[in-house]
Amino acid sequence: MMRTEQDAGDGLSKQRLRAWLRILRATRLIESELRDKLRVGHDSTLPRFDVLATLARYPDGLRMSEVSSHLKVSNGNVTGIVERLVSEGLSERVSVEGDRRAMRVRLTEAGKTRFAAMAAEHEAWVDAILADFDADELDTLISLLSRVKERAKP
Amino acid sequence: MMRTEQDAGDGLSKQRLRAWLRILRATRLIESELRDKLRVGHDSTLPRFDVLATLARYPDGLRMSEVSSHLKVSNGNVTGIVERLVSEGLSERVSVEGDRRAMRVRLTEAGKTRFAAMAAEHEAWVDAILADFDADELDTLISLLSRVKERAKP
DNA sequence: CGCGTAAATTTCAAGCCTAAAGTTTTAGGC
DNA sequence: GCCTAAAACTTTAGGCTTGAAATTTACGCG
Repeated sequence: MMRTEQDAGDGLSKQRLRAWLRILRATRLIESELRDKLRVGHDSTLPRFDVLATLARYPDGLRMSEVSSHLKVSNGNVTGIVERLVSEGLSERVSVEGDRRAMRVRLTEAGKTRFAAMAAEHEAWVDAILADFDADELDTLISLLSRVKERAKP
Repeated sequence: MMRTEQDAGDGLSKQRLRAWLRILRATRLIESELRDKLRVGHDSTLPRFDVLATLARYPDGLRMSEVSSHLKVSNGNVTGIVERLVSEGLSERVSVEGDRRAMRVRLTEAGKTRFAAMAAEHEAWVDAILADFDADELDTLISLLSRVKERAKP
């Protein structure tokens, strides 16, 4: 019986590669659209939005390191983004009682207001981009992608 | 009858948002691992690898603008990356006969050799990261994600 | 107490990335 | 043959991102 590409031992490996490239492409497309809309509609950026969204979920604020671990980005990165948010008046740093190394970041009132406006539109944009996916398909997608886990470093 | 979150009109919208966040998280995880391995094992980066991979598929080379449209990144971006690849001796620019505006980029022999080594490992890394997905699941993932399309700008 | 180590963050250098503006060359219309 | 518009790139300014080094503070242990 003939051995097709599909059932060949490394056909699966190639297919995993294709899957990864698809994931990557979907991300690029969606990010690019969201970035455009944030820039045009709110004079803002995706990284700033991501940080605002994280802070919005924690009214008491978060430590710098908590923000970076939530977003899976580096520490130094968050420093810069928060700096810009502070200079825009959207977030503020407060020192942590009892640990003078740490900083807690939280939204200002202006930040909450601004984020609320952005978030509503953001949800609508994503809704439109993924409009032709129904609930079942979304479930499938979510449960499959949830199985992509962080791997321990050797 | 009670209206649950799932069938509520905006439950679907929230679910699309969750799906997008999952896609994003999966991408970040995979990119982060691949970046690490490329840096440690080949002293290179993901963007460079992406460009090399694109060039590798076209023995005669590609125009700058073709590279950027393949990778869905901006024109100016490619200029910089190719510049570094050229300075590393992995790619070269040749002028296009009959159009003095255009440039064709292609791999050098060193570039081909270097890429071949990277590509084999890269495929193995991705294979390992997505190891617990079988062919059916990968098919599902690929076909779902393929439906995320570029949307016309207003 | 004093010392070494770990933790929280910032700083730094290098690279990636985009949008917008600028350069050079080509192509089409009159 | 010009003139204008478009095309192919590059340049630039600003921001994002990382990994590594530096700083400051906390903590455990002898």
